[in-house]
Amino acid sequence: MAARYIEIKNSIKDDILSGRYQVGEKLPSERELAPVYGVTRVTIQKSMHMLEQEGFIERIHGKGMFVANTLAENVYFLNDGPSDAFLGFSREFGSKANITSRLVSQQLITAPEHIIKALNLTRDAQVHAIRRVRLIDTVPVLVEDSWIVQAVIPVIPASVLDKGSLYEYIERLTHKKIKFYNSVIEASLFDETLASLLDVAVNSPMLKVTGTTKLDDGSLFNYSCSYNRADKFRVKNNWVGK
Amino acid sequence: MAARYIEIKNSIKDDILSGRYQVGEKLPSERELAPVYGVTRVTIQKSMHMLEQEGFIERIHGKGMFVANTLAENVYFLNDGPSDAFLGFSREFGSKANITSRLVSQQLITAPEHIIKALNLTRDAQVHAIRRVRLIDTVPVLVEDSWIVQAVIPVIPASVLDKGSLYEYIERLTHKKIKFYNSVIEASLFDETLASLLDVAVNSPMLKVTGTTKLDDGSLFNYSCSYNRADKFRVKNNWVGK
DNA sequence: TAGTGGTCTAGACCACCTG
DNA sequence: AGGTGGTCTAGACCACTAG
Repeated sequence: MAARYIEIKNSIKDDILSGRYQVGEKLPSERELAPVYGVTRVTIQKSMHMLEQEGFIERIHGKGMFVANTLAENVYFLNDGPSDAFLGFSREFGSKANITSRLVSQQLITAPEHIIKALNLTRDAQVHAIRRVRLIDTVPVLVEDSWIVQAVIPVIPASVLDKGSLYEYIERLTHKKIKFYNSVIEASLFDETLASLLDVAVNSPMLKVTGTTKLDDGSLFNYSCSYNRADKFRVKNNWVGK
Repeated sequence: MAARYIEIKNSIKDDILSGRYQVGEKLPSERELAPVYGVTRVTIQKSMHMLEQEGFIERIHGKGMFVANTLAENVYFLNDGPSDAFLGFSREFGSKANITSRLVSQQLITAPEHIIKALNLTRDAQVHAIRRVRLIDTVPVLVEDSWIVQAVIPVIPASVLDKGSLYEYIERLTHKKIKFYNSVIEASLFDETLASLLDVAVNSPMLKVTGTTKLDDGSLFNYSCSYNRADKFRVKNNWVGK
């Protein structure tokens, strides 16, 4: 049972995506929307601020709220999609494109130095080291490396890695929500290994996203690094001034 | 006069940056902080949610709020810094490094097709086309192209472009706040022209940020594109799950 | 002046975590 | 059980925009 303001946000987002509100159209005011949904203005405001941050509407003080003109191109936005956060590839794009995975390698290893540091592990901690290729409509678009702490997730079936969502598996297994994807975005180039996995030229541009994931009890359990084809992926920003 | 929750956010951020709160330390609870600042819990919550999104603290339901371990490296974060938004280079980094600018070119031209489209201009609109190189401690790190609508900003003194902050000039001139920097991040490669301006190798990796800027009355007035050395810049993300 | 979003209060109940 | 953050109410005043 999601919070009311999430439900309202999604309801209005659907109204926008389905065209019931046209681009540029003025939305009803907060004071009009509140009684429609049976909540107070503060709750409506929380919904609308989220919609603004997600880029669907624009709020202008003294004028009102307006449907933003959302750009539609032939690229994918890493932080777009139906969910409320950036929590993994399958979950983001599963609904709008035909996503498949190919498991490249899976090993249980002693955590390497940079993983120990990133996840605050002890020196002999064991981690699942996983490399997968993700494809959209049979076209390989990114490589994702994951290092998952074995103490938290004992086993990971290959079937999950080969087509399912790793994050959904983990949430089902632990009965906890995945909470953080505190990540860093940078640009780099594809080396020989990665380029061959994606069938692109060596030294072609890459959008690299690294980050850690926690369960909602605060336990760090995953460090991941995704190597995305720069011609396929962008990141949308909605840093709102003020 | 900033809003109270902004003041409180900055006050606590200062406490973190100055080390009065140690990394990992538990912060006072919302119910403790509220009377300290003479506000209600809702106001404290707004401050703390901002601090969370900016990556300074972590909130854990039922446990408390904790100072996040902020990574310090030899790179700059495009969305780091003291301000509340990503509103231009000078403003972000001016306080922590020696920033200079070099004006490469400035012309008043008829808006090219992609600018007309991005800014919803009429076909014969005039724009200032500006290219600047930015340097940190005399090292060139990025090229920024700006297209600014002449109807909104009639003249732009070369002195502003050569060392001042263009955005501050515009806010002073218009007596309005700059409101949106709705941007898109992608990876690309430096071509000959840009590489020579930054003294890097052709085809070295680039973090490209494009976006538009509005005044707070909603008027689009600027399209900009910055070409950032990938070895110098990252973008921090704080997509918080839930 | 009327309507809009922006901020804030005082209080309530819920969900979660720890002892 | 007691403390924490998460959500929500009902109402107020302010700042901004428009006719």
